[in-house]
Amino acid sequence: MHEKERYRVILSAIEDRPVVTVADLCGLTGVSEATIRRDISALHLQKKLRRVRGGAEAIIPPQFVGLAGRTFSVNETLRIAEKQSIAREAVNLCANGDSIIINGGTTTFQMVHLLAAHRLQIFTNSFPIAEHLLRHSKNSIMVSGGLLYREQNIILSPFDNDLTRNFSAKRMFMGAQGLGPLGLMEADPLLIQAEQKLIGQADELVVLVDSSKFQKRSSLVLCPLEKISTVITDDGISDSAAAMLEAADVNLIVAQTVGMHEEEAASRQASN
Amino acid sequence: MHEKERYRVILSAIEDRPVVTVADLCGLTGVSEATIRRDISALHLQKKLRRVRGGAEAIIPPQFVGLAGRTFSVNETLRIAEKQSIAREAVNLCANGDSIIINGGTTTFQMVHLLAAHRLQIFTNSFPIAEHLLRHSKNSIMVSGGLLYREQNIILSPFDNDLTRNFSAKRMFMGAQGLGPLGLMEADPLLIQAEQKLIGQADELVVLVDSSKFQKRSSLVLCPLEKISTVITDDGISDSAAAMLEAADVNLIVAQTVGMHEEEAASRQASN
DNA sequence: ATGATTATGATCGAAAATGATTGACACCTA
DNA sequence: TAGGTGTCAATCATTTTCGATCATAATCAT
Repeated sequence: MHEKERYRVILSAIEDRPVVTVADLCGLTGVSEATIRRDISALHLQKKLRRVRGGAEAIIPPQFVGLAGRTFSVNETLRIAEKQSIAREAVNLCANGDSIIINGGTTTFQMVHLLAAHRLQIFTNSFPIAEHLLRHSKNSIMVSGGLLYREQNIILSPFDNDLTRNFSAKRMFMGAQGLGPLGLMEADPLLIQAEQKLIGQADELVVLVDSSKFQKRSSLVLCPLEKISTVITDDGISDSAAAMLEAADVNLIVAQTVGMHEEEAASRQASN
Repeated sequence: MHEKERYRVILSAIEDRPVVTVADLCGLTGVSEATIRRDISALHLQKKLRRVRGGAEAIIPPQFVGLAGRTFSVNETLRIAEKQSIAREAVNLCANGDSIIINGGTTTFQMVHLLAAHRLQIFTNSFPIAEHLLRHSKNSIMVSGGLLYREQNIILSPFDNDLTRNFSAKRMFMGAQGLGPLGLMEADPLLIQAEQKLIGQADELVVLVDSSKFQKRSSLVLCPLEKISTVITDDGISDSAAAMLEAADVNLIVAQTVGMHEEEAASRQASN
């Protein structure tokens, strides 16, 4: 077996198991232990895997710890004050007994703390949101079925016959990567798929985006502005962005960022 | 078992109870106490857990005991040694790459620690099982959609068109309230509904019951003995119960609860 | 075709991991 | 307090794994 072939085999084997032993790879490739060790060393230098005593293990960028998980924790601290203010306005739209849909995302995740005191019927495709609400609230929680994606922290069904179609809600809350004249924009195709399934199951679509999202573009358009009934953002929104929303007949709620000092606001403004 | 696998198993185990003893981890991993102590020391230095006298505890005790803890903890400490032995035999049936279904329950929940070192496709209707595996393993996790029932800790769909029908597995693992000549018995109608949906989606039905379950009766019969391909129980099983299973042509696996080191090492060797 | 370079396999000593043993120490109970 | 139990750290023997070296086979360039 050729060198490059072995590399493929090794990298493939590592995807199947948490760790592979040198002996395993010998049996798999039919070469000697010395060669396998050399291969592992080479792949280790290429950062394709991590070398451990006895074999090799797959590279896993950071150890995901905690509730929100890996991709969450990096984003979660970004613009947290704005997100909380926005989430507060969103929760204020809800009355006890309402049925709502909460799409997974770091902004919508901020809603869970405020929802602890409510009693709603909540449908979500976000595992962390469901988990948190199940523990810390008395809301009735429904989740969509499907595969749990660790990266995006959402549940996604590869089929079309999931429960999403059986749930009808008054409002759906969702975040986005960007918001521009073309509409709501998202970067991850998986998120697009998850969100498009949910849109249409609610009477109103409420979009939660901090004001920096109006400057951001993304490659994929999720839905046009006309589909959006309400946008909640923070008071850093520009006049032109507000005008754009008004032109599309979108209801706009501006959340006041409380307890934020001027310097912070200035620096945040400058960093965009 | 490899070093990294043990780390996974240990970190997985400390999530359930406030403290895990060295002896527990020995039984779980099949290695000596000295090695477990060394592992705990290493993980302690990595701040992955806190070392305490007699074993180890999670570094974040406060709210995380919530979900798996509350409703489970009353049952979970009951016959824990037997359940762990049974769960070990169950996991030994799984080879990397298999598709399996795990029905919610306290006995099946014990499988999660050992599954931390595996890489399977796992479908479950149990929220705690899904949560735990998502955190502590690299298995591919699918959940059924539906309402989250706090009492039983399961996800249950009121509709018939959920994803359950789209998943096909090699084996389904489930616990039960009782097991008698009439078949598998359960007390909770909600659990019955959840379990009946899953039965039939797997080639083999594997039932995990500790030996006390053969004396217990319950009001509702879930399925006849003929549907069961394998029963795993502990060595407290009576001859009459064993004869009953044999008469129904059910494969019986008896997990040894004492002196399990040699057999375990042998079976692990054989499974590779 | 020939020599050079590289890859592979085998061997052997070094290093590391593991398991068992021992004595010390803390904790509990009578 | 004395004795028993369980836990821990240190130590040593054994097994496993690693790295270095060398010989052979394969590949390449000229």
